[in-house]
Amino acid sequence: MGGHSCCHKQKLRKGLWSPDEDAKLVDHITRHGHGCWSSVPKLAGLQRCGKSCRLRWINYLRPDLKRGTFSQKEEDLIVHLHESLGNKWSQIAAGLPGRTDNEIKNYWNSCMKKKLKQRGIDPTTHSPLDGGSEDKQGPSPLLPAKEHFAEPLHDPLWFAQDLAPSISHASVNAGSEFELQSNNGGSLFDGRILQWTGLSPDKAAQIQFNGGEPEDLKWSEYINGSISMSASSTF
DNA sequence: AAACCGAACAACCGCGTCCGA
DNA sequence: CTCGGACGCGGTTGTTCGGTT
Repeated sequence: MGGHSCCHKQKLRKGLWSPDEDAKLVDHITRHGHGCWSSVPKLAGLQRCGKSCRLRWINYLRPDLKRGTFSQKEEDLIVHLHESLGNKWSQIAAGLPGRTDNEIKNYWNSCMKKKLKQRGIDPTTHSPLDGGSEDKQGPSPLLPAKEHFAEPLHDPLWFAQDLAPSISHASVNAGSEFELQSNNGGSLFDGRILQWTGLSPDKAAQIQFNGGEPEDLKWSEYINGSISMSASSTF
């Protein structure tokens, strides 16, 4: 009730945006940029408050938005980022170019929470639900047990496993910095360097991925816990 | 064909933070 | 140091749409 504090002075429109309003906002911003949001509605000829204009632009009208349904890779990334960041939607969105925090938040609340519950995972804590009776599939059998890791929330190989089909190679240098390269040549996680500690020295080289499988380190060994390591990142 | 219901999406609201006067 | 405006974030509500009865 009451609306935004910035809307008190005038009768301003609320609710869904019309195509005409969208066109005015896009035209103004593409010509002049948004500058000070509070002055945008007046300059663009809109009966809206600046806050509403900002939201509409960021979540819907920006030209770099991807839109459309989330891919499996994006879903996996959201799950892992949510596990480590919690409900920091803007930070999660920063890891998914073309997606907005609002879009991810909505998708999480309306869809992904349910999916995780069906897989027997608590969407808040990311730990197995009590009893685990509703779906015998449970968490993916491929996922390594959490207790194998000193810092499971940031484990790069755990990320890598879900994303494996899209990974061309991972590199680990002498300082245990870990980076994943995707098949399209880009660096996953916006080029952020991940720390991978506890890896035996002879593995501290470059791991080539072939069809989603690392060639010199078998996932099975890793998953079974015969290779022990801990990992953390510099997010 | 109409009513109902749930999922998905769009937008609003309140609050915290930042920054300049 | 304090105050107020602008901005950004996360939670919540409202609306639309498609499927089912």
